[in-house]
Amino acid sequence: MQITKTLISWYSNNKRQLPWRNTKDPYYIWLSEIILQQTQIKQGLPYYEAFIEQYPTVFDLANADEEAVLKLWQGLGYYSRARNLHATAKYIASELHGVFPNSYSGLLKLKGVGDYTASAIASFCFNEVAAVVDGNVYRVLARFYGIQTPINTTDGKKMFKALASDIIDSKNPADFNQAIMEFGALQCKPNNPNCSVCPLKENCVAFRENTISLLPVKLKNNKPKKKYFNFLVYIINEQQTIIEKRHGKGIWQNLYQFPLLESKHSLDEVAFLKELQTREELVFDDLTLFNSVDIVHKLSHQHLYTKFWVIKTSVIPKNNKPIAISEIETFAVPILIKNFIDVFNFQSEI
DNA sequence: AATTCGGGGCA
DNA sequence: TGCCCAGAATT
Repeated sequence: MQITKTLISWYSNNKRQLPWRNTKDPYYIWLSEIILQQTQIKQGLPYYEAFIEQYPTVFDLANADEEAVLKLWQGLGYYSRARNLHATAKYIASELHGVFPNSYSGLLKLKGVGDYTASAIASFCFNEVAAVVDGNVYRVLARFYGIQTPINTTDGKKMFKALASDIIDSKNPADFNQAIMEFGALQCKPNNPNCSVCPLKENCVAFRENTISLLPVKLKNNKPKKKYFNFLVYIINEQQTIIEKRHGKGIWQNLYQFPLLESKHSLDEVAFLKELQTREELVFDDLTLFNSVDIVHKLSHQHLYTKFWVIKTSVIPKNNKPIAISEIETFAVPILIKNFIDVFNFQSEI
């Protein structure tokens, strides 16, 4: 297949030097692939460096506390990746004596490892002929073959997986998989791909039909829902505060936050106090709204309109265990909370 | 088959 | 704003 050879040739001349390209150790490849799920290399790279520094082997990761893993993951998002990463490390260390499965089907059984990641590890580490299909691959194939089937449908996923499996270099699956993804990231980019110097333009359907900007086709997702968060930032006796661990379903599972009062709309001070009193009997000395304008934290499926209420008191709220304010940065928190802590200077307030 | 999970970067 | 990113798990 011409596209196969062209991609591999292009890759040999254009590939970036990345740390996980200097190893075939499944631990490092797995770690990099989990970090890079739905994450650009520029964003994930410092986290990869931090993880291999902190946890050089799968046993080190397995022996860590989940809290420490989440703390190191803080800011990267999709925190189920971190929880599954840790759970899988423990499984590999204790049940498999530190040895990763060496096949696509074996890897696929691991928590947090789906079709893409199993294919990536199997090909990169064990030369298994398993085609990766990530966002880059969808784009390159949709354009080159002029495919209009939406990529986020069952039919689309099957079609692109079959197509990638069809053109993969069975003699060199590792380089081919790297090549088609790197080509999508650097050459066949989402915006302003440089088609004028593209080695595939002679046979690219989208280039010939001038539909590059229309491909790949993707069904639109729903608009994010608005939520209204009121965080209770206690300052107890000028030295302690309250944080709580998020349990159950939903975002930020197992991360910490200030006690949260969610409302149906943005609250002024009167309305906030009313809501607060229905929630608990509270004695406080001073109440201050940190941000008069809602901080809007935008996630894929929800927009969080957020207020931070600073409550100075000498009474510990019921059913809460205070922590020292000086210890607050040791906990894993959502970036929304971290940004507040960084800007809000506790020391100047007490 | 749809929805839910984060956060950053870009036009 | 809306879309994208080396996707996976849950509903």
